[in-house]
Amino acid sequence: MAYKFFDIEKKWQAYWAENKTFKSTTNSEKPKYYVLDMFPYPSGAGLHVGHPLGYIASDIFSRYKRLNGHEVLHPMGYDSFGLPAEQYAIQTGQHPDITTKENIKRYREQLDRIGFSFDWDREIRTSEKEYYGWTQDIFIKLFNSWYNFDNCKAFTINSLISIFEITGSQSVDAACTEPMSFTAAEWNAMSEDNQYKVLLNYRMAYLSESVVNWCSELGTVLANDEVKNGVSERGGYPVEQKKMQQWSLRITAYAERLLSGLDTIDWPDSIKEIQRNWIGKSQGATVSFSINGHDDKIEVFTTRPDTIFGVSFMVLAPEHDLVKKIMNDQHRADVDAYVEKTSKRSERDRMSDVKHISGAFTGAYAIHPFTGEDIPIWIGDYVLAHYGTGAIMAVPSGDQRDWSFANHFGLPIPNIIEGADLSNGAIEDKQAVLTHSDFLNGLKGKKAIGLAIHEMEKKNVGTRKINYKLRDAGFSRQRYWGEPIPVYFKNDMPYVLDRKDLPLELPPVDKYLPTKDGEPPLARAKNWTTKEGYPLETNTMPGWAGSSWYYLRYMDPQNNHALFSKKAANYWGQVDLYLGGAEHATGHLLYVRFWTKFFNDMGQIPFDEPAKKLINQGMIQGVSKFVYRIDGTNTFISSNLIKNEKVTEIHVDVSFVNGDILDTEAFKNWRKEYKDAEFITEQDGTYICGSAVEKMSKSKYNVVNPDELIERYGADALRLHEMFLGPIEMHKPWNTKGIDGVSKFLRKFWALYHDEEDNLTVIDNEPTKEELKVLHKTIKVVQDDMERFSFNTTVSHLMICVNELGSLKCNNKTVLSELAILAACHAPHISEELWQKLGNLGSISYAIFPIFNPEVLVESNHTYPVSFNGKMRFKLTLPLDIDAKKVEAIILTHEDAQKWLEGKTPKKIIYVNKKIINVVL
RNA sequence: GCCCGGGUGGUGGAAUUGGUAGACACGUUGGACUUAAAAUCCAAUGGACUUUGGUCCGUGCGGGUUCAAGUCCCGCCCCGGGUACCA
Repeated sequence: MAYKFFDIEKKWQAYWAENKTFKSTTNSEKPKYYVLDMFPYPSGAGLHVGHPLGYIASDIFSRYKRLNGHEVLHPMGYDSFGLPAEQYAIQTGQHPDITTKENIKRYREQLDRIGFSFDWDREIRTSEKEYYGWTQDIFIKLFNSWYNFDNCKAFTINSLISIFEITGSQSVDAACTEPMSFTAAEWNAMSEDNQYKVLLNYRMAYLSESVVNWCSELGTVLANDEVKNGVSERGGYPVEQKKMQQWSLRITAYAERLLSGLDTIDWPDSIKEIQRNWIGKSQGATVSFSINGHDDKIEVFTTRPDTIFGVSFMVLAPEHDLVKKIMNDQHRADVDAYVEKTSKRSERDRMSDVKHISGAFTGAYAIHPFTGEDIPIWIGDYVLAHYGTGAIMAVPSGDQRDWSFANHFGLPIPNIIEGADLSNGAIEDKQAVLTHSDFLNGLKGKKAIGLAIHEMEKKNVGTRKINYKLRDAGFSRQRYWGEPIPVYFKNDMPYVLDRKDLPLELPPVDKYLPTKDGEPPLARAKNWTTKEGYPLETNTMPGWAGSSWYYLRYMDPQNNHALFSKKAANYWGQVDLYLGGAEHATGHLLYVRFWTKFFNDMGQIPFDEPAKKLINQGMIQGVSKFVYRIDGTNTFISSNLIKNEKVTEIHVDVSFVNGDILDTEAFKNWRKEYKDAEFITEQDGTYICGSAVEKMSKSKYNVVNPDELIERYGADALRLHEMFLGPIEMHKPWNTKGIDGVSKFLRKFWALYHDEEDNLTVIDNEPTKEELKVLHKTIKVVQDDMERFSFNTTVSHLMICVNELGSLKCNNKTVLSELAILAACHAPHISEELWQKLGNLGSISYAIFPIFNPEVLVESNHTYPVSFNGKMRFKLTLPLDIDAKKVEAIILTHEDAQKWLEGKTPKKIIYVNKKIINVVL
């Protein structure tokens, strides 16, 4: 008996490649299904067992959909622009394109060994000019469009020009950087240059002097989602705030649609929640306060306009523009010192020191819009410059931070909440009844807020307003290995290139570092200008540019005339199933939604969400192993024996460890310094290692390589095992030991079709009832498992089926053919081989998923438990052709009752609830 | 702090709508085959009692609803993730 996985897998992988078994076409009569994986960044380290987890799951589902008669689009490619290749280029001078291609080659080899059903004719690479030329084209489209809030849609910039020519800026609510106001006459009187300048304020891609996260170690700016805990996500380098001229994309215009769109898609709750928080919608009002003795007004945003009568002071952010204007000489020294102090503190310091209250009085007073009272204006670093208007009205009775500030500086805490005790803090409850609040007395909640805004609008001191935390997306990176931004400068003003000049190719440079003047690497390129001699933009696009539309390019990857054809977009439509990691929640998964909505506005695609369903596959963690060296010696002590010794914990390569027992010889040969290592072992002479679950990484020596497992157990075993580890969404530590179980299953599966001499034993006889029962039970559960993406239980159900058919000594061709199809999604190679051996021609991928026939099961009975008064139990059997869910009632005959109820007569017998029958005595 | 998840044997995990908790697998123990090992096969495997027929207790803790709760409700504890002065 021999199941030769090596030969079988090699044979079928070659067959699939040669016959292009998984090629998908747009000219199909079949219903379409689009299964997408987040494409990988091809890193130098290659794949470890964690990477293919999601690919295996998506492959299983793609195969399932094909067997169910769908035309399946299941592509793969590479997100090949990125930092590591550039860092490597800086160190070695090697062009990133070369290393990237090498890495891709290695990735492909590793992927091919697992037996995926990708349509490789559709492969894309974001760093190839055939692809990034179109990414640049999208940038031009963004530059040439604006967002109209009146109908919540983006339009081309020409339509805005027409509006300005006819009615000026007043009649239109356009998304912009700075609010502007001009009439049609004023617009028409402007010089062309001035008109161009004005338009820059409205474009979806715009240049602005903005505060950015600057990471000097990496030499580039970072997006908010690339900064974690005040340091860079990659490398963990410090990040500071810096003002720079930067390209940004006006994602804020889409804030509301990005939020409401979440209700229309089947994505994990956690991702939706993270995106909701990130967008950070809050409803309230802006209120403007006049300043005593100044013309300027202070605008504030508040979610609690109903607490307006509780305002006892104002607080401006230290960076607020008005601070310098309004402070009086008496307080100048204090204020300057405070502003100076806070500007020096890094974002990180400010974050780690939230409890410490600080601030300074400006000496100026605002005027309360209703009472006319003077309100002192303070500055404080708990008010953030970049949120809302950078100023607040402080209501110490209704906001804990305001309360603390008032308490600290001895400011008044007027009570506007009925029956409140404010001695320990504020009452942050919208449902609390208001008092000492003029027209709001006795009101609470929505009513109070509504009336407050109404009165403000009547007095022209405030208006309803919705605020978002979401900020525009920075789009400039001072890097080499990214898409050049297709822009040149004429008279210091940015112009986009003509489409016919795309792609704007990455130029060669002598070094991949910034110039001495701090210019990005592209500034090193010779003749980095247009033909006319205008200088080209030296920034490149961020990593997320290429990945924000790749799913569309897969639909029509070789198109030379457009991003993709309309026909392809109409046929393939949304991604039906998208698989990838949850770490992209606020990055890629937000940007790809943003661009999708933009394409929809431009009329290029008939949908405005990229993916109907998203599954986040969990991370496979590594199990690290440790040895313990007694300090100052070369002696290692077994982990159980450590008592008072001072030891150093050292990661040891997991391949030297079997269970917890160290192979001491292998360890000695690992490195020179361990050659003469001595061991303090257990009584039986073994050395026991410590262990911990950590992220899988080279530096922790806990990486398990899929290639080695495939060599030992085969690709089908690896696939089954990765699925069998647990639910796809869950994080789980890798455990190689369990692979024996699925390996055993594959041998049993093979043995079901063969005798001991490996002769095929299958015959075309009439299947027995028992055999059909086992088969159709399995069809049902496997189908249910697949539909709810429960790929781990599918493995169990296949195992049960093989065991049961084995004990029935089943050798029926029909039954075993259908079983091969059931197993073909998880273990495609062995299933193909068996399918072919049964005399079927061609690939199993063209077979049809078996159809469940409940009739087969009718003769058997379902058994249901019956309980009396929740105590006694017996089993009642119903024929399977009766759908137990539809049973309304079961009337027991007197004899039945007598028999089951040990002679007692029941008072009430009928109590039927779904499938379980209860009898009350 | 706030917002999401989650807590089931020695281990990974099943239990789809409230309906026989622990499927399936790993591990462990015992047995068969073998000169031996590996492989394979068989049996046992939540706990405690036990007259061997069963009985009782068991899904983080404490209550509740129900004939019936891992599943629903209330109050806690712990773990994971997100977020952090967002007005």
